[in-house]
Amino acid sequence: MKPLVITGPTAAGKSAAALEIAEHYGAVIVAMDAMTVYRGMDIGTAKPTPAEQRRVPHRGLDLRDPIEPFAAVDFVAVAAAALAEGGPVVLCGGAPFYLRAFLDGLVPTPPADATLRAELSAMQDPWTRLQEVDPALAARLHPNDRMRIVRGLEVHALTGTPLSALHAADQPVRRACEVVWVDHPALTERIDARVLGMIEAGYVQEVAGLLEGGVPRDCKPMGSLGYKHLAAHLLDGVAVEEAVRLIQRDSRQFARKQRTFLRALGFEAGGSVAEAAARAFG
RNA sequence: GGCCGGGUAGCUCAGUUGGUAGAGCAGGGGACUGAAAAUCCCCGUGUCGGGGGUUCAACUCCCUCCCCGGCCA
Repeated sequence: MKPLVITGPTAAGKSAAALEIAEHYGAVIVAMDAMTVYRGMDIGTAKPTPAEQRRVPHRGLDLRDPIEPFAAVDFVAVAAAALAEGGPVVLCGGAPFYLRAFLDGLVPTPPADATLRAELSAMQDPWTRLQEVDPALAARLHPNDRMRIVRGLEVHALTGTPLSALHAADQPVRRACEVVWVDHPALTERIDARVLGMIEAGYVQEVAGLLEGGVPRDCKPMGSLGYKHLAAHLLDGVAVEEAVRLIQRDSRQFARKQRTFLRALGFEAGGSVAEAAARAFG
């Protein structure tokens, strides 16, 4: 028995497919998503509803408060724990980076060090510094890609070894599993409609509640697509219509990036979820 | 009907003292090894409203027609 992965761009219909197949096989669904792990962020993350969670047991939901860190490794751990339960597992979500981490593993490196990061991020030209400590990594990173540059610097500072050397020593073996890329020809329309549906369902109120409850505007999930636009509406006077327009636009761009990443991982859209499930669960 | 503005990339517009055009946004492609709904890179040929004219050369000047605004009748 192999895990079944249902992935694809946002709003393609992954969750519905996962629910149906998981129910049929008595499987557990692991949310392969960077945002549904946050408590209180339900509508905007299209988190499975309580009713859906009653239908099929889920893993990886509501694990953190918005200010707490959660990274790809943590997702891999959640997935591993679900697999260890022994039953059929469906990984469902549109986070290709998480999928890659699950499939190929991550090179063991020290976790993020907030203080160090803040320090490194403040440098005027971190790329030049990276050239000194890890020229190989600097060579493949654009000088403007500060996040990765800072990560490289951080790993070097913490371990004394260049990140690129750790990567070079890594020989990933892809984990055996069935992957289905669910997509939809009219994705744009689906995205637009879904955003409108979220607004009707109380998206604005959800964000207002989080903000009033003390969730800082600059924490990671609050800076994500949708939440940041609604925060701008609530706090900066941006019109709702404009915020909605931006959420729809950014969702389209996000979907495009998801597809690009999935392609880079070697997958292609299409394929039958039912057949993949049959292969995975025998 | 008259006068004044406009009609240039999917959208908003810039522009060439005449040498066949370029920005933003949208859109597309790519990268991605503990922030990933994040971060970063790359991609702009279009009857310059139609038709005439002047010119070696017109998107640019002239005439005319059409369309969209505004003002006046």
